[in-house]
Amino acid sequence: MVKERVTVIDIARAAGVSKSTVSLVLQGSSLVNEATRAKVNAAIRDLGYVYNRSAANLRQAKSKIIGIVVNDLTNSFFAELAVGVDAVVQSAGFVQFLANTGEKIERQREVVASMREHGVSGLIVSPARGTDAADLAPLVESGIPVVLVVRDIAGAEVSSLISDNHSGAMAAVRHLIERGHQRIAFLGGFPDTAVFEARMRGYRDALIEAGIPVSDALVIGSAPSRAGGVTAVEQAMMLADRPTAALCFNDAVAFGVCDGLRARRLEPGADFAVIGFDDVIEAKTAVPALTTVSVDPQGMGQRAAELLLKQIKAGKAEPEAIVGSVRLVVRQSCGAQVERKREALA
Amino acid sequence: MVKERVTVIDIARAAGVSKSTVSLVLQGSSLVNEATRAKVNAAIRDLGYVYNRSAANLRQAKSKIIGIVVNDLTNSFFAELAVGVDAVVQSAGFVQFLANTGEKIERQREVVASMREHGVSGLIVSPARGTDAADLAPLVESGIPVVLVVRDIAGAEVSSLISDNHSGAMAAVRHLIERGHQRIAFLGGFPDTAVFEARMRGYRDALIEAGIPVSDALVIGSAPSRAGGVTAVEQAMMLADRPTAALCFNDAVAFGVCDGLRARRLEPGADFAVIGFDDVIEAKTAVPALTTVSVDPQGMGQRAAELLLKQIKAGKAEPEAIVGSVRLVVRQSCGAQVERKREALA
DNA sequence: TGACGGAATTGGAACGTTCCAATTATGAAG
DNA sequence: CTTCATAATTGGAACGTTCCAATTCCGTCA
Repeated sequence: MVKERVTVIDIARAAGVSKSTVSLVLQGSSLVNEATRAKVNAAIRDLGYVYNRSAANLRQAKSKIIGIVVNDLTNSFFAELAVGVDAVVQSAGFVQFLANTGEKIERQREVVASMREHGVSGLIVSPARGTDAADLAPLVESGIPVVLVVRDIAGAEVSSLISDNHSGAMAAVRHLIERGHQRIAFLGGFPDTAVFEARMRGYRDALIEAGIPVSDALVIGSAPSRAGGVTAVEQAMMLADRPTAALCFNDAVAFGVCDGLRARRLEPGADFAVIGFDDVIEAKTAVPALTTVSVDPQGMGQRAAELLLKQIKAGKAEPEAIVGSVRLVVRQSCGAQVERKREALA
Repeated sequence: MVKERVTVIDIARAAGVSKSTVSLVLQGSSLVNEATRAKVNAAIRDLGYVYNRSAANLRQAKSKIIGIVVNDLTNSFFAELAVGVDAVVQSAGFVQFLANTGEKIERQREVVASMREHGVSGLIVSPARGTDAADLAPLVESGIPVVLVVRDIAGAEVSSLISDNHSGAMAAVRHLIERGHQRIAFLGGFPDTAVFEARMRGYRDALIEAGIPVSDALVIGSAPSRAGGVTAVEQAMMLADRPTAALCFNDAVAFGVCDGLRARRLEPGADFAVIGFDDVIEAKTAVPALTTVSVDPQGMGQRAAELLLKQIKAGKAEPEAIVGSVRLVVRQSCGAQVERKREALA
């Protein structure tokens, strides 16, 4: 059962040419005669040849692998991000090496090291919570192109692609204010992250802009998950002066908030306005459909991949920091009655 | 910026030993003297050496990579499966190569080929819809260990790990019957898949066992997604003789069914009983908490990985077909009032 | 006929590791 | 002071590819 490995030399022998010619065929070179190419390809098929990338990498030192490291694969935001990356990476003839750190710095160190050992030619990283510039230093010094997504890291000399969290949050809160809300909460997320910080500042700035007093009691952190949303809204409803609306840290939290509201017999969208952040794929089909700040995770993955490929091609250009624009998608969960039918037909 | 590559020879020179000794240190051999080992390790740190796995693979022909191929990463069932695999694979010193096929056979062919080229020493595959034994033949003939998960493929000579879909579905439907339901629907899923087939047969067999007539009108396929669940339940509610309960193809569909019910002002759990399949992580925290047949995706990933590692170690044993047991987890969505508090505290 | 030039092909040296067989150092036993 | 076993180290060949420089082939032109 265990076959002898078929090499380029076996192919050469079978096709009656030299190994160099076979190599040329493998690389699709135009230098080789059509008839010869056909003979070689036939031999490749007949013998069941499998290209050995390790050998090739060894010689040419530029693999066709790009790595992507995410901090929480069970969060569908990151799964979609990975799918977006995969789409463009694939069509550029690269293959994707995906690893999940589960927010653990130590694990992140390991997977990044492992990817370097495998010779990835670029890396897309959504850093684990608490990653600092020093953690990334050995990686960036090695000169391999890196693109940070979702979370930027101060002082790291690499390109980054994050979304405009501040203005997205402002837009959402402005919308709630326009609809007459005054007691607006900010629910969910770990307060020690840059993303939380930016979204929360946007929330505050919108309140200040409208002359509404900001209250720390209305900012309630939690795990950035559905379960976290449930506990955050429970806590919010314990307050003496309850909020009537909330901007949530992300969509997962927002779904949890809806769940928590229902558990208290409050109907999200009717009795309490909720807005999410990210626009994951379920946001549109949930009932009520979730009003959310659209970050378009797949699109973000695509852009990150394009940026990385550009850098790989250019052989490391200046780091660029792109902040992707973001837009409020108004659906039902914030109390708007609009567009029900149009969305349903889409 | 672009550094010269540091090799084992540079280390050897710096530490005043031969490259063979460095290699021994790298492999943690007990043959090398403590003092020498320390010197070598110091040199490795100082020079910023990065191990080159391509070169190692070339020589020893057994990589530390295992591949995992899933058909839909945006479905959190598969994301969790991958996380489970990662956990055990990692602690065995392997690294995981994850690819998403998006249910496309052609793409699956490509990623499997690419993984072989990279010399993976084993493969866990959740096959794309419509994969048949012939698609897998070249892979299994190559002698590399393969474990099929979630979906089995008739005639493929490989190990598989699937869940007991038939008895899970029966248990769920029996439960609905015990609660007095007679008009029970089976909602969602693509009818041309083996998993659909098994779950649907379980559904029918439970009805037959109870002497309830089975009606084809009550079996309504759809995409196995949240959106699919919405459309399936809409269709079900158009029937002259409406169902009062449903077993859903999977949890995603079940969530969609809940959404669709609410859109018609029906409360899942109170006005209509719904049961899902899989027990994804959100099932517990959703409101109402989803009654579902627990498949434990992470656990499944772990077992698949253990099975694969065993085969890799053994150098390809007989294929085994494991069907994992499955249990009904009763929560709120099927109308049970039980255990509300206990789950909430957990 | 000989020289020329482009197209096609080729041999051999790399790439960075591992592994084998061989060598040298280190003590202990005679 | 030899002899031996054991521990530690080592040189060189191999792994399967790519790439360079060199070579052969073949038709065309003077």
